[in-house]
Amino acid sequence: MKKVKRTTIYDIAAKLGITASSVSRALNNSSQVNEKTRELIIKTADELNYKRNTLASNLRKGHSKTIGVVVPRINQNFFSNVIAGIEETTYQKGYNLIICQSGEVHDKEIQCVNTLINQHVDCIVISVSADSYDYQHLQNVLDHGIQLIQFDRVAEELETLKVINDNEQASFEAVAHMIDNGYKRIALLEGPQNLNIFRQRKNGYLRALADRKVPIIDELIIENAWTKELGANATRKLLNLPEPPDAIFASTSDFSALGVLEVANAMNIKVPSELGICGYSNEAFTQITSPSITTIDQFSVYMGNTIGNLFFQEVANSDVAVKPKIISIKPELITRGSTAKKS
Amino acid sequence: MKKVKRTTIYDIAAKLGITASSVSRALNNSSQVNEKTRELIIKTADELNYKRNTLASNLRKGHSKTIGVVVPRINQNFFSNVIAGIEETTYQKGYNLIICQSGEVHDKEIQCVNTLINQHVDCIVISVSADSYDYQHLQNVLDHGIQLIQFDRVAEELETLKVINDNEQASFEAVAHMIDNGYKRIALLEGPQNLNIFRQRKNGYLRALADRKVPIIDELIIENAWTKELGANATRKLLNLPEPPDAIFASTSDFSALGVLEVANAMNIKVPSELGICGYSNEAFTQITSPSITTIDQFSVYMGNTIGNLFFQEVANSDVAVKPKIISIKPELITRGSTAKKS
DNA sequence: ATATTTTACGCAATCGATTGCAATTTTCAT
DNA sequence: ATGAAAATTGCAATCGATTGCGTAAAATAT
Repeated sequence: MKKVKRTTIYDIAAKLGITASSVSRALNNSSQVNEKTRELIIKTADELNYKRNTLASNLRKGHSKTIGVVVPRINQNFFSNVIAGIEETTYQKGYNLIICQSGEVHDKEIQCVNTLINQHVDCIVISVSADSYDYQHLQNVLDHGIQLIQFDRVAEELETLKVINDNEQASFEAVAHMIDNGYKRIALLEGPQNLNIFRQRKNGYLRALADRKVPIIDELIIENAWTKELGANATRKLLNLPEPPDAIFASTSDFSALGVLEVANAMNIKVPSELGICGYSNEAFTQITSPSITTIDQFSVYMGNTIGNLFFQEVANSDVAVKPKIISIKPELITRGSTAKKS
Repeated sequence: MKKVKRTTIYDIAAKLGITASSVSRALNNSSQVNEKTRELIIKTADELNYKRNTLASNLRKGHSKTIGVVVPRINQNFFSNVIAGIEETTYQKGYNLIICQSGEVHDKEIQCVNTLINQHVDCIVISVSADSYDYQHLQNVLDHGIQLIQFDRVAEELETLKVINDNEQASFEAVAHMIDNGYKRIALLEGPQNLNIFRQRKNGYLRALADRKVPIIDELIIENAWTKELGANATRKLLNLPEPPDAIFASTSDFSALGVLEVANAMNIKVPSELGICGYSNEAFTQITSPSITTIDQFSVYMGNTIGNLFFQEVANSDVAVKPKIISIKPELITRGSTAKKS
């Protein structure tokens, strides 16, 4: 691109025969500049199509008015909703978002975080990748005096600001609901247990069974059935058991639940009468399958808003050291056709 | 957050009794530094947990290694995919993405663009909002010497880099396919005609009718049936016509097509035998409805990659003025159950 | 050993905006 | 009209990294 010399406050100052100081003050609504000269300055700034150089301004001011966001995948429904929510609340306060995706890879996540530190972002918002094993890089963020807000998938041992869903309770309610609807052998498709969210969902499942005095059967708990394909595989395995389950809680995702449904259909097993299904996330498609799929809504956009607000709240009293705080959002069980054993 | 004095190249220089110049050069792999001192510098930089201040660096260098992206909604499938695609290809070259959403509002779009200009981004990637009526703000981007890449929804009159889908051809193929499958009265749900993409889709529809010698019937063309609800409304109206259509091409989106399907089901009209349906975008849910919905895949992630590559290609020969260039990606018709009138 | 290149490093200006302090001008009270 | 207070504006340093130019030191040639 051809190089264009952009107009600076010096250009404006020169044209008016004053100093850059005044121009800067005028443009920043400082009270120590005469109203007439301010108007003049603003007018010429406009004429010259002046645009403030945020880089220079931020360098001088020592912050960037920028928030870095690191998620496994931008184009995953939950995350894109959270990001949209963050953008909503931060944009109106003049903050910008720099987005990176870790692709679920630990090393890339570290790279992303370092890039953001270099960029002097004021805050890093992160949901850790599935294969993250240590959190040195997050500690490093804190050491650089940068706000750190973890959400959804969090490193629990790290004392930071966190915005999470109450996965345990949501799972409890989902499983309790299935039991109350008459299902007796409920299988669990679980996700990678190094992620807190999947541990919590499993705990909710176990607690519901215990609470309703339903025995825990190990062979009904399938590890790592994360995607639609893995969910389908797990389902085939489960339904071919001597004593197959009469319900499956796909705690990993709705995609997994969809895999379950498709296998059930293929095997000609009636849903919900012979097999109950519950997913997780309230993806758009869950309400248009037949039967529609019971699932759990995470209020993802709202979660994003919450993250944004939390940031501003903490920035406000920024002189004191931030004390770790956890905001837990209660997800909602959406009961639909797939778990309606008894009407 | 407590203020942390971050280590600078001066700190490193001071500790080693040399100048910042050498530190800078060492850290930038300049050949004019002794190999031993370079190692020493890198070692101490590491010890002091030094992170380059990108703001300062960029200010000096006159660019930001940052690309701004403006889309109507981040959490809309198509856009989040494109963004993911852009991130994929730009991240590995050390570029960061600043994301803004216009929310389909012209004024917000202008604000976003201005913010990005202030940020000194090296490029702005944009898909204009539905209610954009003039493009002064985009011209302004060019005037500031910033690369501008429009994608999908573009202002045609502006001569910039563009990455688009061949909507006309895709629509042509979709409608031709329906005609060839035996549908005779094909309705069109069209989107806001100020957006090029919807104009093109309409043109494809018209061309297919002409090509197959099917008469154009005005009352079968419904304006602004963009969402699921609007699609449903339009469908009710269409199906209550004295001579109702036997197929509906929801050129606006798959959501609209879903609205069509639901109304048809509610009115007990058989799809595809009594009514054919075709959507647009290949949303995930289209393959799990019953019947599954014929639609058009836009290769959105690939589109993002293309945008990224285009940027680098143009940055490479950056001294010459960029000449406008249009890259057109051919979408693919995905034929499914909803248009299978004749087997 | 001396002259000539190379190599390595320092000096100081620069990118553009901000801001504490000083200097000047204006305003106002007496 | 005069001194003091208040309002404006200017000066110059600063944020942290980069880089052209100059010089000292080391390497090589004669």
